[in-house]
Amino acid sequence: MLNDLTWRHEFPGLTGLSASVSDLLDQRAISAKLKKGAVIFGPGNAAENLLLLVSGTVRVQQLSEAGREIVLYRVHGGESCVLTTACLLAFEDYSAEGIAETDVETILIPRDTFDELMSVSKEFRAFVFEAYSKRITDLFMVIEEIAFKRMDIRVAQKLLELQDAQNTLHLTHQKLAVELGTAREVISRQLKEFERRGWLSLSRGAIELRDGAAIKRLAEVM
Amino acid sequence: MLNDLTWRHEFPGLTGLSASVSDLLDQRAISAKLKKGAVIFGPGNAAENLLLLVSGTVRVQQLSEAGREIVLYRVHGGESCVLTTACLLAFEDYSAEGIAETDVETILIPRDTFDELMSVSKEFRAFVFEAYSKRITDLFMVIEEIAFKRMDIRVAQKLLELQDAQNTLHLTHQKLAVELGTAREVISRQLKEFERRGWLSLSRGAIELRDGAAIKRLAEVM
DNA sequence: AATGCCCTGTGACTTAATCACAGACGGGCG
DNA sequence: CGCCCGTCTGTGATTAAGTCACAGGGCATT
Repeated sequence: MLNDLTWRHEFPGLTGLSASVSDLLDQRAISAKLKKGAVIFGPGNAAENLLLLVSGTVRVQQLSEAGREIVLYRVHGGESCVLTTACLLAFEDYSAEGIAETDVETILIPRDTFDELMSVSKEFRAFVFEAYSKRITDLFMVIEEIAFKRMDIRVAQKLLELQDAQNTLHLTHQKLAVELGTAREVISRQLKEFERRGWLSLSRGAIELRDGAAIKRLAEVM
Repeated sequence: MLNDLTWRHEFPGLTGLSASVSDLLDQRAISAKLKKGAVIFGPGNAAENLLLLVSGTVRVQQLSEAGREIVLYRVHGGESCVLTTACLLAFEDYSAEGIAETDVETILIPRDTFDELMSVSKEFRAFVFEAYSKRITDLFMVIEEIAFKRMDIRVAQKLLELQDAQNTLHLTHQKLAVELGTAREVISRQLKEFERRGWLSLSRGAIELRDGAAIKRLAEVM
């Protein structure tokens, strides 16, 4: 049983639950903290719980047999890792894996409790389907971008998306390549070209954006 | 109310329903037939019903703003168009559209009835999540193929997948390009190369496979 | 200071996408 | 029947992206 109930504030979709449903959640939900780098689910080990992310970020990525990877989407605090529920209830393994990108605080809802909540609470059903809707829309966007968008534009968008408060990205070209499902050399060359234009400066393991406006102009060409 | 209940045989996932749930379904489900080419859902008109496909095929495809398209997956007889339920319950529009590829017979389950079934029947919930699981796995495969697979292999796979009983495909190069999310010229050149190798013969609007074994060998390279 | 492992840069080549256009086919119509 | 027109197909030229191979640099560890 959970004593610290502050986590509920992070999930607006769960605020309208009736008292009895809310109690059920409190009694059965399990709080857990995971370290950065932890593999939350992956090929071979099917998820046993619905995972609600209170804080931190989980990266969900796809591995190909050839050893290449692509980032599908991220789950942030206040969101749920809902696509795993489909496999959770249908017993089918995904080929995707979820990795804690930071230390994360999570709430785990066991399979049986999840099923019970789906049964008794209209609000909970709405919460789950809304989360599904968002994820599936994300996947559609990934497909569209890979299939139709130019690489320079995708790189520019990703730089803006992943920059921190100091307009800097602390990652290797290889990591950025995985974000976009492409090869490291493609990214290295693209970044070098941006550097030539004075849009950013490169150093080992870091990319510092210097002309965010220019990058944004390219990113918004579509 | 439905009188012809033979459609239920097409959905093994729905056979274990209790009598009361089964009655609910019979009373509220609506039977409908649609002509080939009908747009079942699309940007702007959100689906109001869960759609179960009794017979025929529905093609679900994504449109980009630039006017390009890619086929995401197909729904066949005995399957449900379940991804629309997420938007159905979350009120979010998809950018994808569903098109009847043949004349289709469908069963429509209204939004309220869907929600009620999700509440009262564990079996129905399992049916829905299993369908989700399959679709999401399909989407993951699409992403993997676009991002990592060689075009010649993807063309070979698609030819095998779409051939009819006479080892023939009645479609234009443009249509095949949309299947794979690429440009028509790429397909034309690839098919020409296959023709040079004697694997198939081309004519206006049709592709006749002549050496399925050779095509299969290429398709299975991975 | 030497070692070894990542990370980055880059040339050379292949594959795929884009642009531009010509010509072939086929259905409909005068 | 023969012509017209829209659609479909083929192909060259060019650019973008992915692959392969390898060199050299930074950094931590010893």
